Amino acid sequence: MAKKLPKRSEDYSKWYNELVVRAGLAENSGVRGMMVIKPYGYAIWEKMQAQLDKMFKETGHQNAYFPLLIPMSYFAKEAQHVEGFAKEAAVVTHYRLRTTADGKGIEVDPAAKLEEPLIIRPTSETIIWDTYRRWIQSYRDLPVLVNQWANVMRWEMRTRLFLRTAEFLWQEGHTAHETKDEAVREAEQMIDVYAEFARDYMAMPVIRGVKTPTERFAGAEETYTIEALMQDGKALQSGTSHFLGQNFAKAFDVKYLSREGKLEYVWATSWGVSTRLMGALVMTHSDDNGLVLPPKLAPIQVVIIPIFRKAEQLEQISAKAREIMDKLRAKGISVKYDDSDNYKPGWKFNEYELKGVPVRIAIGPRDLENGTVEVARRDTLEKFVIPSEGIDLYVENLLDKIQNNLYERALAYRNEHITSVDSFEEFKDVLENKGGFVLAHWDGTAETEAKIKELTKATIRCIPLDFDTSEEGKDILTGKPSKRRVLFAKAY
RNA sequence: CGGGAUGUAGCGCAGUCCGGUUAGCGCACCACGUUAGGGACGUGGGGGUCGCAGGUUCAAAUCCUGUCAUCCCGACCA
Repeated sequence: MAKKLPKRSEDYSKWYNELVVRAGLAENSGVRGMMVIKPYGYAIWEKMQAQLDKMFKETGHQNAYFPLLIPMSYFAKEAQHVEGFAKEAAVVTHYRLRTTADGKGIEVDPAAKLEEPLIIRPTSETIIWDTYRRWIQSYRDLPVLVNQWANVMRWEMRTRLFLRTAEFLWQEGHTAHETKDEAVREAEQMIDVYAEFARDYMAMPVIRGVKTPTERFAGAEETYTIEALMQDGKALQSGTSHFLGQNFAKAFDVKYLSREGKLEYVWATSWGVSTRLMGALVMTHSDDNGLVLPPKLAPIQVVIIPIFRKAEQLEQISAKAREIMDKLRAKGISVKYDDSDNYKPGWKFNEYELKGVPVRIAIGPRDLENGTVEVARRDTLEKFVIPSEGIDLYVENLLDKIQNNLYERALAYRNEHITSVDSFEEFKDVLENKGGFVLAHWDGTAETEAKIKELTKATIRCIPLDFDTSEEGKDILTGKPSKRRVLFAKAY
């Protein structure tokens, strides 16, 4: 008798943690805040990677790989950048161990101290710009449109599976351009790519916007973000794209000979999404029975479960199942047939629901007699008895329906949780009792932003780009004039 | 970095206060049998340096000292 998941409505964190572990996505490794991504979780990440990679290439980018370790001095070159990452840097200081005097253990060999410590990359801007200096001589070398898939490390004090781990997987795009306009367009293009990916593949609605100066990436002149809303009413920053101006070009002396024959600094962008998207996926769609995966990212889209008593029955059912599998696979649908006999059908039903498989087909003796199968959809938990004749078309169509339904459902929830408020009382009330995004007037100062954060734990997620929020108003805290509403929320 | 907990079988825990046969339970695992349309049951079985190192004692999972690690709550962050 396996235990049920905790109820989502009772303790969202506990539900999330247990779901991630039990569905086979990931677990804590027992080493600091390091996470093990398990095969099933990694399979989902690989599907995300494949689609994102395709979209990057369609927008003209190429992949490359840069070193894991970065000399400490590189970080010192861009002042804001150091400040942003210094507090969470893992540092390599030695390159050798030796056995202890008593011969029982090992210790760091003090003789093997590095002259300059190396930093395990928290992000790769510095080493990449140091490299780009050598790559870029003239306007003919531009633009440089490179992405890398990598791991990075940020020594976070407190971690949560996928949402904040000390080491995480991500992609980071780093581009160099001739003009400011071109770089800004690139940063905007990539946030659009992320928004499109979230909508069309993750079935996750997001709000595009720009960050306030305090929430900006360390070293950026503008940070574009996509903000998603989780089921517990908290926001999750799901992807960012930065216009870096000429900050890194100047710090790393990356100049090119322009069309006019003058030496100019290049304009830069960087953009990234991480395994945090896995957490976003879980917290957008899942329910008390477990994970709910959008068909486009599900490693297994359809599972077939035989129901049988005797071996002869299993043979007949398996023949039928194979026929259906062949038809589904011919349509590019990934199918698993689970004819294992160590678990009963009821156990399997629960197990594949926990894993979020979008469609389940059950075939039993009754179905063989009637020429039918039982089809269950994960998103609504509805079951239908369907003639097995046109099952491939039915399932193909159903997968699309589920994909759309998940998006529509998440969108409806998200839209219900955007609230406009005009007073601080109302602001606090919505944050505490309803949750979600709050559109409110802000006087534009960092002081007010900090004060509101201190009082309510809510931060300005972004100044939205997807809808017009400009109107005259008064700051909810200070009463000072404001020209537009901004988007607040408590965030992960 | 401040506060609080916990380390006992693969996982989850009891036992520790008040020291005493062979360290126990649930799940998982193995074998056999019965079962199978929403998390089956029976019988038998395997698996432990009680985090680590010292100390007290006739006797330590239990008491003492030290140490290491992990988790939770804060501040910080994709």
